[in-house]
Amino acid sequence: MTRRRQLRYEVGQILMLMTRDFQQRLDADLAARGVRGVGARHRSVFLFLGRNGASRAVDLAQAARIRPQSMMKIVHELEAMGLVERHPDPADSRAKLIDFTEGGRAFIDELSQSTETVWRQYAAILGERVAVQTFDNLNQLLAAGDAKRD
Amino acid sequence: MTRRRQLRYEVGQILMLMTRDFQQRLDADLAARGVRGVGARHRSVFLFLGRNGASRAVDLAQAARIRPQSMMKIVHELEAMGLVERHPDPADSRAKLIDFTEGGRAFIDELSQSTETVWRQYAAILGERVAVQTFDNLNQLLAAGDAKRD
DNA sequence: TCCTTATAGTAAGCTAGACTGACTATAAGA
DNA sequence: TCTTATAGTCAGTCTAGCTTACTATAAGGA
Repeated sequence: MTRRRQLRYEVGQILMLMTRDFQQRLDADLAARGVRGVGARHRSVFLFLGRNGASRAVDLAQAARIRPQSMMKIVHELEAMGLVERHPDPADSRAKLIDFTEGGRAFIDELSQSTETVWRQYAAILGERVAVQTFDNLNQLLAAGDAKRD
Repeated sequence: MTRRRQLRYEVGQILMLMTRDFQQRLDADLAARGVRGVGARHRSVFLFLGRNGASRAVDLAQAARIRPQSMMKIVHELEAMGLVERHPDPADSRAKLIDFTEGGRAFIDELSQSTETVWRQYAAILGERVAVQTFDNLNQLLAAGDAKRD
C-alpha cells in the first residue's frame, strides 16, 4: 500500500484533483440540462446570495475569500447574463445591493439540483454518513484557518 | 446549524477553498525557507517522478490528469530552472525520459519537508487519525472516478 | 466644521494553470 | 508498404484569480 503510506505528500494533489472532479461532474450535469455559460467562479455568488439575500459586493468577496475587484468582475458578468441586478443601497450611497433576477432564481434551482446529483454520486461511493463527515472535516480545517486570521 | 444542513450545496466551494488553503500554507512554508519560483503545477511532476523515476511526459500528464501539452510546458519550465533534465528514451526514439538533476533532488527534499509541515497543521486541527481518514476518503472518490473512466 | 482615514466600487493590466487545434517524427500493425 | 496511433512541439485561448491605481462617499476626531 505505497499509496497509503505517502498520502500526506499527496494532500495538495488530492485536493486539486477533487476540485476538478467536482467541477467536471457538476458541469456535466448542468450541460445535460441545457445550462451553460456559468463558470465555477459564479457559483459562490449564488450560494451566498441564496442564503443571505441582497448583499454588497464586498461581503460577497469576503465570503468567497477573493478580492473585491475579482468579485466585481463576476457580478458584472452575472449582470450581463441577466441573472442578478444591482440597486443603490439606501443605507450607503457608495454601495450597491446585488440581488437575483427572476432568471437568477431559476438558475439557482438548476444549480441546486445539479449539486444534489453530484452529492448523490459521492454519497454512493462513500456512503452518506462518511461523505458528510469527510466534507465536514474539510470545513473544520477551513474554519480553523479563519479563526487564526481573526 | 444552518451550515451543517446545507453542507452538500457547498461541496464545490469547500474543495476550492481547501485547495487554495493548502497552496497558501505550502507556499508560505517554502518561502520561509527561501524556496521560490516553483508553482503548484510543478509539484505533481515531483510527486510522480519521486516515486517512479525517469518517465515520459505523456505518463506524467496522465498521472496528473492534464493534457500532454500542458505537462510539456511544465517540464520545459522545470528544465529551464535546472530541476529536471531530459534524455532520449533508448526504447523509443520519439520519446524523451525526464529525470531529476541534483538540484531537483534537493528541491524534492524541501518540498517533502514543507508538505510535512502543512500536514502537521491539519493533523493538529482534526487529529492524525481523522485527517488520514478524510484525505483517504477523497482519494477513494478519485479512484472511483478513475474506475468509471476505464 | 474641517480634516483625515477607511470603505465601496471601478478600471486596467498581469499571472497561473489549465485548455484546443494544428503540426512533425517515429512506431506498429494490417 | 500504407495506415493509423503515439510522443512531442508550437501557437493561441480561457478561466479565475491577482496587483496597482483611482474616484466617491462615510465616519470619527481635532
